[in-house]
Amino acid sequence: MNNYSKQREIILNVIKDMHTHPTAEEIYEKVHDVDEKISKSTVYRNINILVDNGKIRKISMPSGSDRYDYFHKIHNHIVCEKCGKVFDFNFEIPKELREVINSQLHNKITLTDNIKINGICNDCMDSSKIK
Amino acid sequence: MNNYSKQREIILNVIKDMHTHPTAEEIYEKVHDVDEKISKSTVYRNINILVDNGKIRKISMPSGSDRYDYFHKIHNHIVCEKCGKVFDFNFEIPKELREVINSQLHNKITLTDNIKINGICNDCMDSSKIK
DNA sequence: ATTAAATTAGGAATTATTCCTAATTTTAGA
DNA sequence: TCTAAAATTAGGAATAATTCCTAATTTAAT
Repeated sequence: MNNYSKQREIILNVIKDMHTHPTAEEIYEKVHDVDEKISKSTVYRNINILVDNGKIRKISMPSGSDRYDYFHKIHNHIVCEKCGKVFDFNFEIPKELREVINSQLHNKITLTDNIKINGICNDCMDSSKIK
Repeated sequence: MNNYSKQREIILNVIKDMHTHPTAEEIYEKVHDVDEKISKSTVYRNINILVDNGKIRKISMPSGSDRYDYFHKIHNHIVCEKCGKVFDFNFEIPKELREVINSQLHNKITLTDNIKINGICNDCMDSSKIK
């Protein structure tokens, strides 16, 4: 199979169990709890492999470390532009939007059902009002 | 007004004239052509200020440096997950999607009309077939 | 079993970005 | 216009996240 090292299996399972959109560092900490021999470079390397294999998704952040997410089911992310908090939402790109995009881009790209929408969360909205 | 330093004005104009989704480094290089006295820290600092002011947008990249874009008109981005190429497309979040999101998130976040959709561009798709 | 390929730990190196400081520029008010 | 306060700058040091390097080990394939 694809995950033939003990380390990779542990790393994948840790990510599978975390529902908090963890950073690589946070994943490393959990992995370390399971097996303290696993090095940080192994965690980073395997995270990248798992992203390439489509087992997990990377959420690029406007600032700070990127976050990762096990692909439990189709869902997408909304990220607060100010604090980076990540929210899940369920939405599949509808045919019409897919067609709009394909015609605008002359079919130059194949969508991967991975959408990130930005916003400003209520907490950040409130604190900017105070200023 | 908001842009009261000569440097910030030059930086904004440089970004305005670039239609290539440049990195901070690429912006710095152009700025340096205009005025070689402007330092890299000034470019980075002002890029962040311009993003905060909503004059330009940051496009968080899956790998490599983030990219920036002058906000000429409402548009959004599709990013190739493999090579990072950025494509523009014109699309405003339709009411229905906005409502779906708001109800799912219990109005916890205000959308900022800034969407990133991932995909795999034809070049990367072709080269992965060869493998 | 044997060999080749893949993976690992650990730490060094890299890269992008932010931070620091003293000097300069800009702004706002009298 | 003059002056004081606030904002900004250049330049380089510091930071933080991630990737790279290497020899040793593990896994896979025959």
